[in-house]
Order: sequence, then C-alpha cells, then structure tokens
Amino acid sequence: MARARPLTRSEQDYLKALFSLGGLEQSVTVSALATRLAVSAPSVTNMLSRLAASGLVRHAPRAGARLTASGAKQALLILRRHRILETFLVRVLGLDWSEVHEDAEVLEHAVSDRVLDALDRLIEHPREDPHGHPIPDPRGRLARRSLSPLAALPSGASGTVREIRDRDRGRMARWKQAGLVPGARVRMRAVQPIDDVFELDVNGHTMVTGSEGLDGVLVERSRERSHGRRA
Amino acid sequence: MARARPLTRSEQDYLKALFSLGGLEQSVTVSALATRLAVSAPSVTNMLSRLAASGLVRHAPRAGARLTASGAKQALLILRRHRILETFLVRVLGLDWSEVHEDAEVLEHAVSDRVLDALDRLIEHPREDPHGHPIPDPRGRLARRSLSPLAALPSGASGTVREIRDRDRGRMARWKQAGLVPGARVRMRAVQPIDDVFELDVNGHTMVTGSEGLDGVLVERSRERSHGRRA
DNA sequence: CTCCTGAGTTAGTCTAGGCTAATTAGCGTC
DNA sequence: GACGCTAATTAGCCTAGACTAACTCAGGAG
Repeated sequence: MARARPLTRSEQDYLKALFSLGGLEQSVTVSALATRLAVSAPSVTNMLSRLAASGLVRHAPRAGARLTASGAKQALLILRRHRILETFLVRVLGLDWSEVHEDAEVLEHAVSDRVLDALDRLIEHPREDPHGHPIPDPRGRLARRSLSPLAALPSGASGTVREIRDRDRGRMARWKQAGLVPGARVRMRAVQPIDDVFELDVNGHTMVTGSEGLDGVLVERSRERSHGRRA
Repeated sequence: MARARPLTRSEQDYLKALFSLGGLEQSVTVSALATRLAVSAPSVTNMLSRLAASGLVRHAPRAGARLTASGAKQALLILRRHRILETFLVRVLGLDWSEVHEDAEVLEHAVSDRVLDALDRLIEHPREDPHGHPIPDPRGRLARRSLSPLAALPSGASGTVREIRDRDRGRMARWKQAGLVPGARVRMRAVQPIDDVFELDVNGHTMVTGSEGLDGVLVERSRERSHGRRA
C-alpha cells in the first residue's frame, strides 16, 4: 500500500496497458499484458506483484490482474498526458495524427506537470484528442460514451465516426486518406457477412472494405432517419 | 570504438557535463564531473571507461577525461536539443526563462528528431536560446564568440549582455528583475575591488552588487565611445 | 479419475547505473 | 627519501527491470 516514490516509467506503462486492455472492471491475463508490452510472462508476473504491493493493482495468482481505484486513477492521469501531447503534436506542431503515437508514448513520461499544463492551455483544454478519444480531466475522470464498432453498423444505418483505436499506422493512414476520421459521417450501404465485404459511404464517397480491423473505428449511431433494420 | 546502440540518458548527461566543464580542448577531473552530476567518484570512473570504450572520450587514468571529436559532436547535438527546447518553453509556452532549465534537461532525452525539428521550425530556427547562448547547428557546430564576464568590465566601460550562465535559479530571477538579461546594455560606473562592490547601469537603472556569481553574466564589450581606461 | 497441455510462477542470470569501503598513486613537505 | 594528503581506482554490493529454463497447477479430453 505504501507508495511514496513516483511511478517509474515501466510501472506507468503497465498501468496504462492494464487500463487499455481491461478498463476499470475487467481483469487482464498475464499473457495479454506480456503481448501488449512486448515483454516475457515472468516480467509481467514480477511487475504485477510489485504493483500489487503498492496497492495499484489486485493480483490473484493465476487469475489475471485488475486495477485498484488508485491504480485506475494513475492510469487515467497518464492517459490524459498522452492525449494532451498527441493533440499538441498534431495541432501545434503539425505532425500527422496517424504517426504521433510513439512520440507521445515517450513524452508522456518526461513532461512535467508545469509543461503539461502549459501545453493544455496552449491547445485550449480540448475534450478530445486527434483520434477522437476523450481526454480525462485533471482529476482522472473520463467522459463515458456509448459507441459501436463500425463493422457492427447494420446496412442502411448511419453514424458519425468518434474514435479511431487502431494501433496499425499504415491502416490508420489509409483510413485517414479515405476520410475515415473522427467527425466523419458514414452510412453503411451494404454488408455481405459471408464474403466479409462492407460497402460504406464516407462523407459522400463510397468505400469497399473487408472487416479487417474495422472494429477499431467506433461510431455513434444516428437516431434520425433510421430506415435500416434496427431492433 | 564500436558504438552501435544509441546513447543512454546517463551517457548523454556525462558527455554534456564534459563539454560544459571542459569544452572541446580541456580535460576534466573525475571529481569535477562527480560534483556536477551529483554522483560518486567511482560512478564517474566507471562511466568514463565505458565512454572511452565507445570512443567518445579519452580517459588517461588519474589524469581526467576529454571528449574526442565524436564525443564532442554528440555533446553539441544534445546541447542543441536542450537550447531549442528552452527556447520553445519560453517563447511558445510562456514559461519563465529562469525556470525552464530542469524541464529542458529531461525533455532533451525524450524528444524525437521529428518532434525536435518541428519545434525548431515552430520557433523559426533561432540562433540563440533565451539565456543568450548560441544554439549549435544541426551538424553540431557552435558559433564562437568572445565574451567577458561582467565583473571583468573596467569602470567606465560598457557592453551588451550576451549570455547568462548561472545555474542558481533565484539569482537568475533577481537578475532578470533588474533587467540583466541577454541584449541589455550595461555600463560599469565604478568598481571597488577591495569592498567587492560593483556599481553599474543596466538599461538606464543603477544597480549595486557584489561580485558573487557576476562572472555568470557574459558581456560583449563595446568599442565605441570607450572613455574608460582600456589597455 | 487420470493425464496432458498451456498459462503462470519460481529460480536464477544479466545489464545499466548507481553506491560504500578499501586500496593505490602522485605530489608536496619536511 | 619517507610521510601524509587527496584524488582516483578497484572491489563488491544494490535496485529496476528485463531474460531463459524449469516447475506447477487447473481445466478439458478421454
């Protein structure tokens, strides 16, 4: 429970991964963490017990790990730094939103609170980062939204892209080129589940694609003019 | 001589300290480095031999260490990052120039080349940082200037402040308040070496001070209207 | 009910980069 | 020329955080 010293870089990375894989409730397996962080399973077990000793995670042997309230708060504060940095990198430095992730990943551990606040002020306290992800507030609270994967949109339904979650830079760049960015209006023209082919309108243009990674695109369903087969 | 992997953070810090204490020519003692970096002497010996093995410093046992050409280049490139960051922190984020050093110290190791270039572009490729220090060019070349410590100015002589080198934040803040910043015009009204009292005009205002730390203020002597007792 | 399999843990090693304590090498003094 | 001071080096240890190899346990197949 005693956690006097500040979190090390690795500790922060584990907390972030834990949050991103399991959120606030779900528990995450050792192997999922190992894959995500590109480390071996023993490294994970080892770090988890240390984090458990500081009261940041709960770790039942052979049953995965889950963030405690205090761990979740830390994770959200790191996420906040990450997203503020990404927004800065894109909006002020003009870097490409499909490529800033790695930079933010490093800087989030290096930037002092003073500099972070100044950056946040400079970009005028945005609520969302360039991928459309909501930015936690300074106390670590995150706006909840109910979004669905683009691939789950029934044919005929339409919505607005809200988040891009993919980790594949190439794919993100392609999507960006196709106009599939946060804020874009999309309509599912046709779904052929057998062939795994999706035909959709993106801001007027038609796009045909397989489902590969399409669940990394989250949309907000539109209520109006719902002439699709909704339940 | 073999140096495949990128420099670690500590290695970079040692190179920077070596440059700042001994420049390109002079050799630096182990204890000076230990003091500057706030580590023990054995740690310094240890790191020096590693740097020597990578061909970045020359280290004769019990005779101090000196940068090699390649070490000097690395040091200057790090200095470049540091100074670009300080300039960004002051000019864009509006932080106080007497307080940005620590932040730059951390960020210089974290910022990618891509982000550094973008920052440099944003601040329009300055030649000097907010303390007046020249910024090395992208190939690690530093403009040479001939400046003298303010305390060495004979009475009657005047000049322009070019650099503030102090590491004491409080003192820097005081100087800043008194107008003793890069670009300020100063004239030495009177020097009383016995009492260690200096009386000077700074941008019109008169300032009386002891020599304490005054050699951290570097001025460029004016040639014109030299009615002081110059040699 | 036993056995196999695979996920997870334990044990032991490595590297970077610190540390303290003990030793050595010069250098100045007498 | 011996003495002692201080700077530097050596020796040995520590922590964070990784790794591999070897062991263990729980859950599904038979």
